Amino acid sequence: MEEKNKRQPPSNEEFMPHLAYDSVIFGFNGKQLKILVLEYHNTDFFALPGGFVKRDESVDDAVKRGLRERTGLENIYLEQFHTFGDVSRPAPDVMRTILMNNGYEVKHDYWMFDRFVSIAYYALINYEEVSPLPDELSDSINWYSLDELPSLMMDHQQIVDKALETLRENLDKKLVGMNLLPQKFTMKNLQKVYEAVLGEKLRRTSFQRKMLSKDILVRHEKLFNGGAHKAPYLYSFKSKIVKEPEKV
Amino acid sequence: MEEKNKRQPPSNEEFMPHLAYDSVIFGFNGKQLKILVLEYHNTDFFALPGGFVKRDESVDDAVKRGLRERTGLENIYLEQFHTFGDVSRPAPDVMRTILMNNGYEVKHDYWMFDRFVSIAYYALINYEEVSPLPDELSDSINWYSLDELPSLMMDHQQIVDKALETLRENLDKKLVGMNLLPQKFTMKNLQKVYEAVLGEKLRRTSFQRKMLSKDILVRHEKLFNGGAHKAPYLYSFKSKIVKEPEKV
DNA sequence: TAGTTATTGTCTCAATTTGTTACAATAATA
DNA sequence: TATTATTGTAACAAATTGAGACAATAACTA
Repeated sequence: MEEKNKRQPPSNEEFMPHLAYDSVIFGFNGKQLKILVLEYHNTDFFALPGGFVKRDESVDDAVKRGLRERTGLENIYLEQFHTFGDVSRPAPDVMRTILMNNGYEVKHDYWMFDRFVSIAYYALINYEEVSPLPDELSDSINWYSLDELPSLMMDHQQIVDKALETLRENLDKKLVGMNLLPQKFTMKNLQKVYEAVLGEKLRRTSFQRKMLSKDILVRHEKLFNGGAHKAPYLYSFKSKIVKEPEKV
Repeated sequence: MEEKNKRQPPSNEEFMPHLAYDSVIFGFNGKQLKILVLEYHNTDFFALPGGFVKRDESVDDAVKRGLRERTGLENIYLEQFHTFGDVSRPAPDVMRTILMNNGYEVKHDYWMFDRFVSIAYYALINYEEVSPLPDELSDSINWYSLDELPSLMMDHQQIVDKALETLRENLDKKLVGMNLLPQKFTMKNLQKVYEAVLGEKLRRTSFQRKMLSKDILVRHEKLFNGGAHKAPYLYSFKSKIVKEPEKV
């Protein structure tokens, strides 16, 4: 490639050393659960959107900042699920390749080559409302189905696995559907979310009865979607009573 | 007090800056759930057992090391449950008091006065097998019932609350009883553990039926404990099939 | 306009799980 | 041998969940 201007990378005066976050951003396209994966410039490295924590910023806020920059969304449902602290995590060679291929001039002992502990969060966003933006270091940021993920760098596949595991455990108690669907949705839409998260088919009648008995849904007008059949009702979540743990 | 020799505190070359752990160590005395709380020398500061992570050590291993030093136990059930990363966490004045009252000579910019993110774990240990040892900085380390905790420093009460919340959620799926009881126990012992964790009374017959139907217990000989009544069976967990997530 | 089709909402009954009560078995003691 | 407290399990009721049936109904077709 041609010579680029050598740029100065971020100084570690702004950020906490050894501390990073990674985010598993879930979206739902109506059929499948997907996550956002980015690809670094001029490398074959696929990674989760992550970043560093500023010295005067809480970890939660750092993650929110990263999500805002990449999705444009302000109010994102966020859940911290695990912190990855193995000594085998650091991959200075990977980091060096990424920075060098982005035209940065980095010293041998640059802070990003140190060991990092990563605090991992998952986010739930409305797939339709967002057009993800690649950051400065990335070529692209795209939705991938969980069963068609590219090979992810470092321990990011492990992070995805743990995120999905936690999402499944939280499915009933955290009203996951609310954050993956548009405000109004049919019972079938909601069932598809459950099926995508759990990875299994559910029985229609039992699911409907269970959801209606929970007293969390409000029924609205019918949706005439052009199908040659009875029109389904639209529902929304009886929100605002709900616990919203990690909103901006 | 009399003058002490000024000692040199640990250097930050050994440890990762800004990174700490705290542990909520649960034990069960047959009636109540208790946790270990330590008191620093010459202060009124009560705190959870915590520590720092060495540069060549995983976070898990750092926690295990701290537990080994304080309890003498090697194989401790450990579960990471949350990372606390608020900017309001750091309390340099508290840290300074602790170190100064321990006779350490510390500079104004000593690393322990920086901001710390704390990775929190809970541990389950067999109350009877352990005689906790205070560490170098502490006067004492003692068992406290959850409803009789002293006022804890910094955000440690919040950490305890979250630990208990997570323990409750994990009660059924992680075989908590196994790690809080001696190897052999009666059904009543097990029920007491459940009641202590959940903070509510359970119905004897339903509990017994539920536990026996799970296929996780092995029945042994009867326990003749001198009571003027039918002797209960002893049980142990059908272990080794069980997922053991965080053993040393 | 009446019949066709696919889907929806709800009902019913069966199967399973859980709540509750009852009761016989049994160690130690009087 | 009777008494007492507790244990293990059975029995029945209540609640929840599984599975199938069926009427209602949009849009389309004849």
